[in-house]
Amino acid sequence: MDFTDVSLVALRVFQEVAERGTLTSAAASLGYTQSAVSRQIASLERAAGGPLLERRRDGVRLTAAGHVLLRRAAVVLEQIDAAGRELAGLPADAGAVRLGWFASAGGALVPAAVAALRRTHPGITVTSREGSTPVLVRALRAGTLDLVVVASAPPFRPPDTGSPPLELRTLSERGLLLAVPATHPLAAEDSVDVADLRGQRWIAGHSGDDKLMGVWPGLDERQEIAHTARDWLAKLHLVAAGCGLTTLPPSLLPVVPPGVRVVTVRGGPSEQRRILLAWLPGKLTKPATLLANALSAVGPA
Amino acid sequence: MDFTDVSLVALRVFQEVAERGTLTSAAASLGYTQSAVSRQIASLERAAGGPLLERRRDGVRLTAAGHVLLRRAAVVLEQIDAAGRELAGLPADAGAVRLGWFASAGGALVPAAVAALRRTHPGITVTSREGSTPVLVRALRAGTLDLVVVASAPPFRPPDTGSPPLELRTLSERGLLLAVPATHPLAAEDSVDVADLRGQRWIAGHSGDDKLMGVWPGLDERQEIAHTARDWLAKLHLVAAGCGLTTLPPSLLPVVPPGVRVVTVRGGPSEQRRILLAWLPGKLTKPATLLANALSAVGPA
DNA sequence: GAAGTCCATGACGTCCACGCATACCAGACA
DNA sequence: TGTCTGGTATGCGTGGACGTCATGGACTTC
Repeated sequence: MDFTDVSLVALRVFQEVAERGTLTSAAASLGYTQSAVSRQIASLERAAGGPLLERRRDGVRLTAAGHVLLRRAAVVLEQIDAAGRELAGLPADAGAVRLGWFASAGGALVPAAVAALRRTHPGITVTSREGSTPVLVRALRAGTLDLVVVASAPPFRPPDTGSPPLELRTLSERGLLLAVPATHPLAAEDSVDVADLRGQRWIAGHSGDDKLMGVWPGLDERQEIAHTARDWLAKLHLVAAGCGLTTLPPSLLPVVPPGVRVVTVRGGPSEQRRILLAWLPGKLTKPATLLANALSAVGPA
Repeated sequence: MDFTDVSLVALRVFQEVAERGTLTSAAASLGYTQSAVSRQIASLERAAGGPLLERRRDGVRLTAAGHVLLRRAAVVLEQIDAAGRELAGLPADAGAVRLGWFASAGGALVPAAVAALRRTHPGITVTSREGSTPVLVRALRAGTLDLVVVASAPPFRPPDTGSPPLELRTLSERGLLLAVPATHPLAAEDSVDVADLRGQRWIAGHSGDDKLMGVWPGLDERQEIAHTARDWLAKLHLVAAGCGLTTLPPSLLPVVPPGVRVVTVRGGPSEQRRILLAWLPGKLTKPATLLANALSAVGPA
């Protein structure tokens, strides 16, 4: 089979696989069987004349050829969707941005920026989804998102090593904070010493690999994790209820509920956190630029 | 069926139909049955939610929706082809131009320009085909050609009324000429009077509608057509053999064979002929620009 | 009116892509 | 070492999509 008549569903499947990282989850997300996805990819690879995915233990990764195809496929599918909208009579929707953000940006940064943008440019419609950095970056490369907000910790490596390299803009860089119950002894001062953190009870997240997310970094491994919660609202109210401590990205400062005291930690290595804006070079539409500026404006606040 | 999973072959069929102007000839060109093409289009129209083609006596014409789709489809198919080349290891071929030209530009103008371009920019590969103005213009709009050379006669209407309007550049504007056998009485002078052309024997072309192509325009209908020939080489040698007269576009002056004398005609309405370069706005690649300049350089010669 | 153009459509056959079930492979863990 | 749990690949049967063939309808041309 020639490459000239691959099926569009195959391309869409491929895009989803590239974004998800496994055939199985792509299948689930598309409402297909894993077997169907496997076959689609196989047929695509036959058409392409070589492997597009590198099979690994925990899923798949794109080969060089895969990256090549993904870039083209994103354009193709975008054109098809645009054609569909246009033919349906909708006005080509040139004023849409698709934003991705990591969890703690959803508390204040993203809502504030979107609200500000709606005030200054009511014509722009922003859609967004939450996700982890790798998920968001893959979505960016797959052409499913236009702009993402991700976090970065020392040593501040770029969010991926793909090609072409992502365009980055630092929204803010501030020190990591500590959330303690207002009733806790450590809440007495504006600042606590890192030595005082040993032996505390912690509220951790469990977002993927980083099992110690929420525990102050650099402490030894034997910390007591009293609770785990993915949701910031839950975590903060667990803190307020005196159930333990947790780390707090500065971006959530404006939305800390009563009963929680936020302090800085002195001593120990630098625990700066950057919030980065990332996008694909050359793919920044006008609405996306405006949204990026709105995010920059509220970022340092 | 949703529009999101139309088949690429359907798009390719649609593109070919748009370019050919009839389902039947598109089918022939693609190696399909006319019925298959008819079904493909029907299914595309079902997916699009409305007619894409306006059925007329002599074929089909694009509706507004059809134009919308054609523009998108051209991008899609180009991306797919580019992906195919890239995956096959070919170097993305950024240095290619596809040129279209009307018959009499093939005698000297196109060969000279292509040769000049090859001298100055050996990296650019030009491919080209000959065709009538409507064929070339449709191919331009279908995304099959990047640049076309067409002729235009008074009152110099644009080559089509489509949207967006084509970008045009006039390569040259000169008066129509008359080719006469060197042995003919009219060959005595550099210039003959239009009144002397009555009652001559003519060598006409039969390219499509214009049955009188080759006969000096404005004469009454009752001219004797001694021979018809599509090919310029044949026409010119028929003239050299004394078989009759024919009109000659100035662009062929450099390649007139011995035995043929070229003269101007005085009296009668203006018979200027323009040679135009046309392309789709925004679609002029760098190699295409260079070819356009090369054509401009030899155009007035 | 006969012949030619065009496009549409009913009746079929073939093939492809799906789901299901299963096989396979590697790591985690008791 | 066996078993469980992620992953991906594949044999098999079925339904639908997409071809061809043949025919029909609308219209122009001779």
